[in-house]
Amino acid sequence: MTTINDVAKQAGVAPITVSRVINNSGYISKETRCRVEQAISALGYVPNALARGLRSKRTNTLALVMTDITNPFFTNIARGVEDVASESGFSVIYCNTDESETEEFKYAQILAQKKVDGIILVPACCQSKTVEFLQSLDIPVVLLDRRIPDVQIDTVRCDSIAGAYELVRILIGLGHRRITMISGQRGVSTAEDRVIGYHRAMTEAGLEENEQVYFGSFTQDSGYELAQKALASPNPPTAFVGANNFITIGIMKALRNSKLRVPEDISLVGFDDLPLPLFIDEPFLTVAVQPAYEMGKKVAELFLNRLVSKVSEDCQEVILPIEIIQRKSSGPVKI
Amino acid sequence: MTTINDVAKQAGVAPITVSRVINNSGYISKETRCRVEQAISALGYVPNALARGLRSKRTNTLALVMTDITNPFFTNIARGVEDVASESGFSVIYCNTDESETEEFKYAQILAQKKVDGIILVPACCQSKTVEFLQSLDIPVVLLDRRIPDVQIDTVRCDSIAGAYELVRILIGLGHRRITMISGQRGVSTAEDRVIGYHRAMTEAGLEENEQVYFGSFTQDSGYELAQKALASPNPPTAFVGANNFITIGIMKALRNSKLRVPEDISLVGFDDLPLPLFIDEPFLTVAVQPAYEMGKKVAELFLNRLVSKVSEDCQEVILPIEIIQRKSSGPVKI
DNA sequence: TTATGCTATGATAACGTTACCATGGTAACG
DNA sequence: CGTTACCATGGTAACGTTATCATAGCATAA
Repeated sequence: MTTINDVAKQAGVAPITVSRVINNSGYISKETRCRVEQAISALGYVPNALARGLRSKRTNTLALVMTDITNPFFTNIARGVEDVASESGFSVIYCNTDESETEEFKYAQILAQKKVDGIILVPACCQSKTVEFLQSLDIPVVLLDRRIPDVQIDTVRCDSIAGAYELVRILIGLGHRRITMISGQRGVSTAEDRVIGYHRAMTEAGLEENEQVYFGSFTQDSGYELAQKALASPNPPTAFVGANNFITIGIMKALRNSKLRVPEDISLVGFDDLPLPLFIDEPFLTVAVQPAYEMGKKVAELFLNRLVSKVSEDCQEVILPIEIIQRKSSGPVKI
Repeated sequence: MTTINDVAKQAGVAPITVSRVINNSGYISKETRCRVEQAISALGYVPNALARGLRSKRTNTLALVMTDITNPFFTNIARGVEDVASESGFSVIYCNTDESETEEFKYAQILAQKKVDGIILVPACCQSKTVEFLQSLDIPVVLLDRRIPDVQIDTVRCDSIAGAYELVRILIGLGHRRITMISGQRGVSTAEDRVIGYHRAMTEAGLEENEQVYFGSFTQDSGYELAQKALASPNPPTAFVGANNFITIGIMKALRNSKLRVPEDISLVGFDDLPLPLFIDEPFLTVAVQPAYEMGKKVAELFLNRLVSKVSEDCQEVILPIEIIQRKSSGPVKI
């Protein structure tokens, strides 16, 4: 394998000079740079990132730890992160925890070993074990999409409470009274907050007694099952709110199963858009859309600024706006 | 930061002994191991993977370079790869090339620098530049999903020709004569092979004259546009074949646009399933399904075996079976 | 008894790079 | 003409780990 020494010999300079050329640091005369560059391409030299990182204590690598890599919401975030990071010469490692705290901690350990420069974390639960572990090792972490209580940490997310509130307001405005909320895992801030927003809207309209909330997980299957349960309850809802895109699809499945037409027989709204044309008359779902790509960009920018400037100002909580898109899936209540 | 030396001091042993404990190598007495383990957890020691890799020339890391991380087909593959790899103590780095040869080469360089132990590559095109670059650096590579001509290299893929042939046979069996194939990028083996399979079935049935083939890219937009074009042609088809899931969705969109009902007015079949309930009557599409998860597992197994045994036997080409699932989207031709 | 093999541990050096400090030349300034 | 500042380059050591070789005790075999 060719090393920096081989290149140095070939170019008739010291290894450190080659290093300067590669890193664009220090002073280098034009001719020397040229000779070195020729030697590099002649020998097909590829710098060893392990040695570089070991010595310099920087790897130019970020990690993005997310809970579900199959959800377009997160892959869009990933795109945003990557675009910003690669512009600054950082590469990104993607990790998928499948909403498991254990997996999350396993990745934290691996990433700590690999000495990534920082970690963007979508926490799988509300516990701070992972964050504390990383912070104890002085590895910068920022949270994305979800809060964790009682931890000093930068966070980029959307206002789930407001988003859910708006969605439910729309339904109430259409005359719905029995509205069922199907949410994600208990303890996950987005799942909890969206229920809070729901609760707020219901209370405000004097509908506390009609509240029906299910916690499950952010998956199609969970949404399906809980919707089935809700439909089988003594006083079934006239409208559903899904706490994310997969749950909403699960609900949709359940509605079809029961031969309920949307929006004629029942209304359905949810969080997060899907890039696929799901139904005959697309676009169809009334949704609260989080700006996933921008979230990714924003969190990467914030993070890289922190890494570069090293100023440890107070923690920031960046809250991006949610857009409500009203489409056909929400209609007036059936009398 | 705590190093192996700190641990060694704390435990009253030599650093190399700590190394043996961590790596489960060599001989260690029970008491020593115990003392070392206590020291490790007391100090919160995390091994430095950079130093390890630098010295040992192994990073226990694979890279999976794919062309579209937003496609469930590839994320399922990723799951398979990850499951097998992590069982063997390997971690996986995911890279997304967006079908761009330039991006692919950029990643190859980064991964070479990072000294990953091997790369699983879904090539963005039929050129062998990336592969040759990696092989020249002695970095093991295997191809996944797509072939590249004239290169000695392990490959795991499905028989696209046969899959497309079967799909078209179904349509012909239903009485269709004017069948349009909408494929992906020219030069990508899956795009080409699926056209070959189509061509074979058409020829066999004496329908060469009715052949209509479009090359584009494996995206929804491309599928949509080309389907529009096909529908606007003088003799529009009675059935479409989409060369992957996104193309098929794009075609579906175009059909809706033209108020064509599937399968009453026109038939639609395609490659690769989608995990989402796309239409009112799910499951709906007649498809040729590639076993994505198994492909990922298989390629990881093959690869890890190669890495461990180091035997450089002849290259293997593993071809996994495609399953044809006949559903509602293919119907008899309208008279 | 000596030889052999297994167990348990350690000393030393090396992996490939860059941080840090040093050196010398040349131009500009007062 | 001495001082200062900038430009260009290099020497040395260190980052944290493990490969390699060495040592020594002890049990078993010949």
